[in-house]
Amino acid sequence: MALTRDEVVAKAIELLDEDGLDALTLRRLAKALGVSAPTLYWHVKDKRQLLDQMAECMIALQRAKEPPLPKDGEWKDMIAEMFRRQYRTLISYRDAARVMAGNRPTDLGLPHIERWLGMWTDAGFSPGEALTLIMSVGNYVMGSALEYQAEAERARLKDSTKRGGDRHDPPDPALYPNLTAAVMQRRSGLNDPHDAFEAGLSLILSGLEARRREIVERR
Amino acid sequence: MALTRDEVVAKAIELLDEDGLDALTLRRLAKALGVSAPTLYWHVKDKRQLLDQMAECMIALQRAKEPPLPKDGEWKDMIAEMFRRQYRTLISYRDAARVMAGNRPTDLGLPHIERWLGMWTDAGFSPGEALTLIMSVGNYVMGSALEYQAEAERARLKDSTKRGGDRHDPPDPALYPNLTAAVMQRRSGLNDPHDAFEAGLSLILSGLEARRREIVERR
DNA sequence: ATAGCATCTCTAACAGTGTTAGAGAAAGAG
DNA sequence: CTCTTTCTCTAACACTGTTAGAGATGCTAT
Repeated sequence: MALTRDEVVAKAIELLDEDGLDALTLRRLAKALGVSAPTLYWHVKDKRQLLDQMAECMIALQRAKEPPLPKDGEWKDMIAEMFRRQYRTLISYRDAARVMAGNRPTDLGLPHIERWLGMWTDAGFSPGEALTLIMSVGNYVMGSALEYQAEAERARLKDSTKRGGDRHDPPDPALYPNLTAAVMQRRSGLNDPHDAFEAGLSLILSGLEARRREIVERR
Repeated sequence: MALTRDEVVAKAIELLDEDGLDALTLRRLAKALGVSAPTLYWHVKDKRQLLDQMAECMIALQRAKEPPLPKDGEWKDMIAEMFRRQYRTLISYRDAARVMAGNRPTDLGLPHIERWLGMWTDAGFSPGEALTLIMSVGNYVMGSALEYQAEAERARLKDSTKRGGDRHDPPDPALYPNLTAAVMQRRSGLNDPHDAFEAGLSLILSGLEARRREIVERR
């Protein structure tokens, strides 16, 4: 039975999740499929295109996992949930954020964007401002996901070389009083790695709320 | 006269700015310096280390260009200005954001962070929350810079192949009413590419202001 | 001056990458 | 049973970062 492009993409995602993006090479992928490297070029034009397909597929898989949004929710909750889902998608597989960051914008997400814009206009935002803010906050989500996964990779590296040990040697309290206070304070809390994302998101949501109030009062 | 590491780094930055990160190869850099490729390995341990040095140097260069911050400013203005400077640094050279994103955190920025934390604690934030928010908003800045430069690269590519032409064919107004309205609306304004950054930033600042009010009222 | 030594640069090569050319199997259609 | 489309192969190219190890170069001390 012949190899399918979907199989190639699926195996690529599997390999990505196991060994990371840097280890995802065409020869390795071919070997994992029991096939020779140039064979992949019949199913896929480029490595870039393969990564695009992978991104698309990962988005679809993640979307299938999430329950449908309640249509009658409060606007703030819905928008927050949308951004959280976007974030979860970006970190749903190892190095997925890097894959999707390099992804050029496709026309495939248009229906999704259209629906999303609807939420914003229902909340009172103009389509133009909504689009700007969606992309802008999207940059926040992407940046957070990239940083989270970059940190995960760094941890993996340190973990494989020197077991245990020097995770961020504490700074000199005399030279850096604020910094030491900060890391002490953060170490006492359990410090979920997604705290930073939620902190920034609630900032943004609060700003969004203020902006909306400004809009609805001005008419 | 012998080659210096600083010369290597400087030339690398020059090459980066001219041809982009993907074209910055050790052999090319060596040729630009009139030297052979392995020679670079005497001055620099890795390519990764070279990129780190480049990042550090670009930060220093940009910092030298900016006037010193007024010490008695309003907290909100100062924090906003700091983030804008961070953003400007990230886009001060072609692909600089990508270089600095891959950069592992060095202990060299500690004094800078310490001073910055001072601004936040002066404004009323606790050191722990300040650090979290600095990193979180930092992710926003990085995401915005990455996206801006990625778009610039895409434009460069399209520009070199097909002169003029298809910049984002407008969507079908029947299928996507919100989207069409949005792009129409944004096309009428002059649409500075940094608008999105400023929009998101003002959102964040507004959220920051609300959060601060919450803090100072609770004592 | 000359020997020694650290500094700097070279050529040759390795293992790996994405990618192309073009020769062949496999399999369904007439 | 041939023809043609579909799929896979081997061989190779032009790159990449990186290492080994042989030479220049120039300062320093005898």
